[in-house]
Amino acid sequence: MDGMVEEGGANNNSADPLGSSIAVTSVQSVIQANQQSVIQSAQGSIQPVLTKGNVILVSKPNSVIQTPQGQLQTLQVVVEAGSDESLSNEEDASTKKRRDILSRRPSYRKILSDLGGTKVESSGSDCDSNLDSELSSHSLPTHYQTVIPAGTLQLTSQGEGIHTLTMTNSTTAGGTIVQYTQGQDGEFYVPGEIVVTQNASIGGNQILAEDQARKREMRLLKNREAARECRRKKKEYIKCLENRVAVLENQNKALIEELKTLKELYCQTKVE
DNA sequence: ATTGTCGTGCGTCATCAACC
DNA sequence: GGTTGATGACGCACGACAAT
Repeated sequence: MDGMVEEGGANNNSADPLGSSIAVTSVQSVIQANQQSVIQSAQGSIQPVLTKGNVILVSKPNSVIQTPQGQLQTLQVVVEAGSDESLSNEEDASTKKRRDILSRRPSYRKILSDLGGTKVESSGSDCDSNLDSELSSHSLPTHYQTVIPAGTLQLTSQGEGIHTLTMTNSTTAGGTIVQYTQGQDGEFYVPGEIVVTQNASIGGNQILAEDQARKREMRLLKNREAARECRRKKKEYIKCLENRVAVLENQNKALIEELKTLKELYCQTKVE
């Protein structure tokens, strides 16, 4: 039974190193090649539904792999008989179905929490993002805020905390007044709606455009942050997998050695 | 010193699932 | 149905490194 059940995925698609298109949602064991483990379930031996390359698919959920060291490693398997196209060799699956499978892969946060291993923190210690602490430390309101680069606007102070920005540009002859509170890094956090004083030449379209631009800017900012966090979690996840591989490789070696010794012992006693 | 290659990180877009 | 967070994919920039 050579093969490897990949964590969070057991596909052979090298283009997807994280194993997105798989039926196994949460596999808490890595079976190394050449390891002669006994696979048992609570009801008896697991009946492999399919061995597809180095992928093992079993039909009984919550089956366990029992090693000679008595370690039980839980498999959570969601292969439904006859329902999963991963059981088919045909490549006629539609893009939609492919996406369905791909999207079923749980997030790194969930995978890691399922592993019971490294806890995924929202802001890692190695996070070099100023924006992380920026967003978290400022307790931003739920509505949008606009970050305006400092130095481009004229400002007048109206007392503590509250200031008035006067934006003078070609389209706003009368200027645009923005109320804001100044952040620590010279950035201006504009809460909620921008207070705009306008003359008659400014139509609602411009306000709409500004609002859309503001929303887009905010969306990009959040997505930038999300992408950064996602990459951090991905790296952590891969590191976790590599650690598990190393540990299990050692276990595998030890078991092979033990088996070898026992075989020799058995042969000796048989000769005598 | 210059150039080509490779690995890595980042920003953005598209898409999906979950939520309201 | 709109919003939001998560994530894959893509392109770009940059540094390291070897070859010339």
